Amino acid sequence: MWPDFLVLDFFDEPRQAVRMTPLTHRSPVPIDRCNLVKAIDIVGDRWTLLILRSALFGLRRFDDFQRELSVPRTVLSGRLKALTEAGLLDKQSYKVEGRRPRPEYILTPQGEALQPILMALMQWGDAWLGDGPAPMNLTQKTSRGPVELGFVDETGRAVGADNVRIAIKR
Amino acid sequence: MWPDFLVLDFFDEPRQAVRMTPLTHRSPVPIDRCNLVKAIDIVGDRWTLLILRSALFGLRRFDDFQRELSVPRTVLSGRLKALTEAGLLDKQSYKVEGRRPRPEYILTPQGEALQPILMALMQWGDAWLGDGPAPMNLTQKTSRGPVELGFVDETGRAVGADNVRIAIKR
DNA sequence: CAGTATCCGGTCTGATACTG
DNA sequence: CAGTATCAGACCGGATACTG
Repeated sequence: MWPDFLVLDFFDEPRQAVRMTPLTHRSPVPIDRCNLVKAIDIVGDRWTLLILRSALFGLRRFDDFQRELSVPRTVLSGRLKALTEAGLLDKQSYKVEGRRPRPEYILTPQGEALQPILMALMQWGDAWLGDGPAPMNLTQKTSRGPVELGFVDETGRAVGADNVRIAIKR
Repeated sequence: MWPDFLVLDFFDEPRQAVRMTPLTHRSPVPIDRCNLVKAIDIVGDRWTLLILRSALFGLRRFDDFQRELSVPRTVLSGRLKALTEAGLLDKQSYKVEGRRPRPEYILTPQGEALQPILMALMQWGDAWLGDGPAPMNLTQKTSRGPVELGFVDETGRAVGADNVRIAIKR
């Protein structure tokens, strides 16, 4: 599929009590060509992530973000602008009749595509940071059974992290 | 399963050209009880995420992180300490015979559990930020087919984001 | 409402140097 | 190697005020 590539396993079997990630002195992909690094440059910021969380929960308006997050207005203004320029939010106008139009910030498909990632981070928080039962659970609409984030193959079947391999183009 | 809960859908059907996340003025879970917020407080930082990326790729030593990331040594020192205290890294010693022991920072299970999340963020970057083909692909060890992150139900089958519902304990 | 303007004290950053 | 020390400057948080 990729004619010339380097293969790398994240986790070797069997796993040990001491973690077994093989020691290396540099990452297989240089930082300036890594799209994970570019993603971190956009969303790797506390306020940005909190704003995206609220946006995924349906918040759209400046003062709603400001009230919920207690973020300084100057900071909020800057982050919304950055997220809009990066293409994760779209600044639109809503018009209630009789009043002048107001702006609102709507997630673009690019922004919505972060939803599984933030939900996975929430589940990570539930598992490792939570005290007591998780305040929120993900379920399937149809079956009502629990749902989690995981790796999936082409056929729609779950794949364990131990069975995932990284192929790097050279 | 949860006796008294509020149900909320992320995405309604049918989807429109204009995004359809329903407007709300506050998130269903208050910020001070949300484990996603706690997770963001730990990993929602540029240098922290970059360090975790390198750690997942097998880096363990102070100067390796410093060289790869060009992070100021004071900052690196602080972040490694914070990550260790938060339980994502474990500071251990390695001893090459004849030399004195050196510290290294190894991912704990809690830190390794972030792997799918960072890989998903990489795929998001590949999809929305990348120029040219992705430098790295995730494949299944056995079948060699492509793998991505998604919702999975109890039986190990993929579930579309449209079919996921949030249940909030009250 | 949805911002921009301003100010101020504090932390973070980045650069450089120094030490066991 | 693996840090700590130091320092100037940027950025942040919080408050307050002002505007369309």
